[in-house]
Amino acid sequence: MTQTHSKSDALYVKMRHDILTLSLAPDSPLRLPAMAERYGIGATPIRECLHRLSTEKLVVIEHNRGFRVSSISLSELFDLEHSRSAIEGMLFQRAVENGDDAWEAGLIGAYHQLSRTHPMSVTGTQGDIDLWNRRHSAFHDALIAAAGAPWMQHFQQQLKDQLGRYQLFIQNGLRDLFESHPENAPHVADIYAKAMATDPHDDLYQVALARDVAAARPVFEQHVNLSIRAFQELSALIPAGAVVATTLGSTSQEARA
Amino acid sequence: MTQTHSKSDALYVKMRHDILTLSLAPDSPLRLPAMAERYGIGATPIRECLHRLSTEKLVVIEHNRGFRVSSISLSELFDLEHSRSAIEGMLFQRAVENGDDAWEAGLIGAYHQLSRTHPMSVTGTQGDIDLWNRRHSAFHDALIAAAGAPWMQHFQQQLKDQLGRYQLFIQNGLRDLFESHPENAPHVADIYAKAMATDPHDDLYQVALARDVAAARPVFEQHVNLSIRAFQELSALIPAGAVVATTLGSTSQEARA
DNA sequence: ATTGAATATTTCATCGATGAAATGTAAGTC
DNA sequence: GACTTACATTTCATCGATGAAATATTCAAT
Repeated sequence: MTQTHSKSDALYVKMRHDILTLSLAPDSPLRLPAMAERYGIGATPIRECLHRLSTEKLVVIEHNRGFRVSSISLSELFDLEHSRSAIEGMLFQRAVENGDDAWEAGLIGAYHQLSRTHPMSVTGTQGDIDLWNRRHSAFHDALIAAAGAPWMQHFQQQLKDQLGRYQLFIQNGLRDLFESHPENAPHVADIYAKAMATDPHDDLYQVALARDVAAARPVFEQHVNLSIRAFQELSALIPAGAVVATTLGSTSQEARA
Repeated sequence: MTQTHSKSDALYVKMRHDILTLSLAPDSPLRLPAMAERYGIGATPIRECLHRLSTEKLVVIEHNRGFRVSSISLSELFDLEHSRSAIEGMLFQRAVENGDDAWEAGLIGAYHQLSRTHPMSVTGTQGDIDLWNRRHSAFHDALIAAAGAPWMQHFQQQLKDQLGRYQLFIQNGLRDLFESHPENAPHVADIYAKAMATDPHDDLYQVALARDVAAARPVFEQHVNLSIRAFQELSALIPAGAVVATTLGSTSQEARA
């Protein structure tokens, strides 16, 4: 009973989660015996699961050489952000157009929770960061909940998941950097915090409740541009482009080490 | 040598093609023994392949009840068209912005081929229809070839493939209808032909070569709206909504018969 | 000591087999 | 004759085994 998921479905969810939370690091090889061991199941279901994830671009297959977690790159980060800007912006506009009372209610609740959460800071505890990530994600979900358009929602979900992986990766990278080079901390933290502050979300919230259809898309795109610009600053202003370059550029080498 | 594809990859391509060309009909069950027989391979690779296709929404999995080809519906058709309008429109705009000489050259070639192809008519021979479908597809690919944005291109490709299946299905349905109810033929053919004529593609072509960035998106969306309106007319004007309803609505029943 | 060839080991891709779940069929009861 | 129950068949999900490909290791020769 209550067992609508197969064991194989549970595996899929778990493994996907492990990739998105970096428990399985980018670019790391996924050997069948090791995976079978890790998840306590045979190699056949593991294989099927990996094939599923490969069509989501979370895993790559090399013939006769097995599977590995998809690597990450700065260029893909920007591509993902730009795509999200376009797709989520369009969904936001449609939600503002079509949203009903239930949508408004959900949005008000999500906003309330986000605004009462300590503004995101990379110097916070892991628990604080996770909480903020969750509520931030919930707020964005609430924004577009009334948009309909199942296929666009599907794409948006994929982008959001992919970007979540990058965001975690960057948060971890920054935290590591603070330990090794504390002198950069204030400036970097400032850039990051500015993009993640409450104010920009405030703008979205106002547009949504005012039902300002015309403003929806531009304001949303402006919101995403804030993140994009923050990443650009991080990769440009830091000595030798250390932060993002180290964090993102040299993944392949590091993973092998 | 020359064998960069695994046997499993070839299987994936073949099976995907069979679904998109309706050789495997919507909603029809995909039994492992039958599939293994059909493709001359064991059940294990078949399974892996079906899992891949399931994350593309071309196949659905029911636990302990196997796999089947995804069904089609009128509402999904409209959802796909609207999504395509948004995504491909945005890519078109970016291509007009960024396109270089090679892009222009490819576009000119594709347009030339399309314009010399007999305008699409459901009453044509199968060869004519296939040729037009191919060139039409190539023209649209050429339009957005210079847009960059890999993730958006990826999504666009998925939408295009899904819509190709619907288009084939509708073409087949209309042809069947002509045989059973010839009196509807002229009107229906007219609606369909209008949406698929050369003129609307002419507009896109002009905008592209004139590098009219501002016009790109609206003109493209207008272009897709033509198709959408054609389908709406077909489903509304025909007695008892026969065409599209018969064609799309009752798939499940037919497939079982 | 480094290179290169031969060998051993690992890991993959595919297969066939097995138990479990679901479906279809036949018999027996009211 | 319709409905339930028991049985047989089909089909799935998972496993372990096998041959092939790739990687790692050994050892000899320069």
